[in-house]
Amino acid sequence: MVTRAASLIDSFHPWLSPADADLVAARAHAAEIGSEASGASGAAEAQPAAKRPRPAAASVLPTPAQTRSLVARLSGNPGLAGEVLRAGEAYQGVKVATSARVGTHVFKSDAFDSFGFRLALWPRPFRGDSLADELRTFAWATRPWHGALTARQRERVTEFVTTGRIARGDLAQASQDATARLAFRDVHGIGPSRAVELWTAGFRSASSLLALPPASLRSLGVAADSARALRFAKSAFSRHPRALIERVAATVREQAALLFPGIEVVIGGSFRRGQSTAGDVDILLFHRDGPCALVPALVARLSRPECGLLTEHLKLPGPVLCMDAHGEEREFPGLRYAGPDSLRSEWEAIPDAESAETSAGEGRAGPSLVRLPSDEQQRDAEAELANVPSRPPDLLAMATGGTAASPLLSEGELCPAVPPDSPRVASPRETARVLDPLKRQAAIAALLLAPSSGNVCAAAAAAPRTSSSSSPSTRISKQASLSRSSSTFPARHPHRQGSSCANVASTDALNGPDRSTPGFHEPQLYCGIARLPAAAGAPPSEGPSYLRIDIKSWHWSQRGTALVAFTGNNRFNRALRRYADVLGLHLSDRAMCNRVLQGERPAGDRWNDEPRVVTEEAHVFKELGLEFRQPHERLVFFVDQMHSALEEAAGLAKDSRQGGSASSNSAT
DNA sequence: TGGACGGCGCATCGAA
DNA sequence: TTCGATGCGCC
DNA sequence: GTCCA
Repeated sequence: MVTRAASLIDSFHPWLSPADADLVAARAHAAEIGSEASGASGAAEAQPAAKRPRPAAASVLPTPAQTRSLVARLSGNPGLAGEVLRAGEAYQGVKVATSARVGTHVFKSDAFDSFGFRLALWPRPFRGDSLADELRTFAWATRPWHGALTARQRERVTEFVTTGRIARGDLAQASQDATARLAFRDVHGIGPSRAVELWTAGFRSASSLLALPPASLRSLGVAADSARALRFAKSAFSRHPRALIERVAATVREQAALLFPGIEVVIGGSFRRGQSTAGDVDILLFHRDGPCALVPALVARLSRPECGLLTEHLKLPGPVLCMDAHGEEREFPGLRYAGPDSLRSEWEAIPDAESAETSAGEGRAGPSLVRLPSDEQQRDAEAELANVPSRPPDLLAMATGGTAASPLLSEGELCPAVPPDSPRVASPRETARVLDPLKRQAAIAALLLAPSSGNVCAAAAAAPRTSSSSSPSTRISKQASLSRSSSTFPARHPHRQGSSCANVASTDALNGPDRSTPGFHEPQLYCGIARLPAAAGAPPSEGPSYLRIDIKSWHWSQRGTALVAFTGNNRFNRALRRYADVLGLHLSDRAMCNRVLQGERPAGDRWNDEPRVVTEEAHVFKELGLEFRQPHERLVFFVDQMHSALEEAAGLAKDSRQGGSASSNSAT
């Protein structure tokens, strides 16, 4: 069983110098056996920042280069990190039953996971004699938006340092729910809930389900896709070396190029981040001319006997709503299974897939092809991007009530005055973060200035108040955003010409039943199993490899956001989205746009704003005012541009504390 | 004390 | 048959 | 579980 700690360690491999490799191997071993003994001393000398004088906590925030260096040297506390990560993993499967509801400890699990991840990336060992100091440094560097650990986190670190264990984690690990989860975790589609059901029914492993007939599996609640995945639980749901991933991708690339000349095929996920192994193959498809339904046709082709790459389908892309050459909306093909209860890989493309394949294969722009954005629109987008100053937004100024420097979020555009009694439905979070510029600044201050709430109050108070905070006087102007339509996704507007074909959103997935509302391009997602014959010259004992494979396509105008989202890692994405949220933006794999409050948008519309054309990853970073990070730099979730602001903010906070109340340092 | 904690799509199931 | 809730998946 | 309003 590959533990979370081991896979984390694997993640760092590409950056290790030979000298560090041994250190990491030793730590990996230490992490596996839950011992911290072998790692601690090495980290202290190997870690460059440790040698720097550290006059104030904030000044140890690493530069990007240092961050990479820190990451490469892994954790100074591998045992602790492993323990916390295991606890998080275990809690994933633990049911919680309160009087109000039954569910799993998702947030608890997430809290452990997030904490463990930060620990795993922190090079300095925690030791009893300087624990408080180390924890403060750790908190400032890895949780810059708050700057302090929670009391529980401090407790757990202390517990581990003194006892070598975290009792809470052990408890969760030992629970039956967690054990059940562990037993079935390699089966696609069996999560915490079904794992517990199966365990209760007496099953103890995935292989014990293999012999069951389909009907029995169904009655046990094992979904059809899980049943199909069962056979591959061992081989497909483990990690694979890059070379194997590349072989699979080569086949996909070859077939995709035959089918859609000019197509761009990117291997995403951990592969793209440079890891030495990957859990699955992530294929991202983009076409400058924007074919609507790349995935079904490609999957169809890859599944043919003569290609034989795809042997099993787990999740299929549904039909997409498109406009054809005559401007008529129609469903464009997805895939569906054939044979009602078949557990075999019988399937068929919904008929249109064949015609699409044919027309595309002939090199003609068939009805499935769109040309969005137009060259002109693309140029506009590029031009607008070029006009955006590359200077990051002055977060400190924003935090302390100065000018908001975010190039796309000027106050006049975002927050025109509006009668305070205008009807509106907004969550408290939306109200606090987005509605009122002053509140927004306070929210940013809360992210930046941490360690005590007093600082946040001080920063918020520093901004001139013009209205009661309970009746926000401003809102996002939809009109203002519409006026920038040259840079926004064009499908929403009927001004596109002639033969263009818009792949519009499944708006019922987005927000409501009206699928005809033009909106966003609907990405297509496919999950399946790829079979790769043993390499030529391999010993006959070596059978074929089975790998999990995902194939996804987006509209060209979504290329940037899609690349960022499916390069990851997970925590980096969440940090980025959180950051975008604070700036009043919405970020996902399919769109980046201004957030609009519920009451300000038509019923059923989730965002009600024009997503920007984001064809390059750099656009995402630039529009957020962040420095571009290469894929391999996206493991950690420091937001670099926050660092200088943080250092200054820490200075300010320190000053204000010295002048004001003697607030205790919450990081200790 | 109540809401948020990432954002999205597909499969399944049961209620309407 | 449709629709919402739930479970699970992806990064 | 934790944070915030």
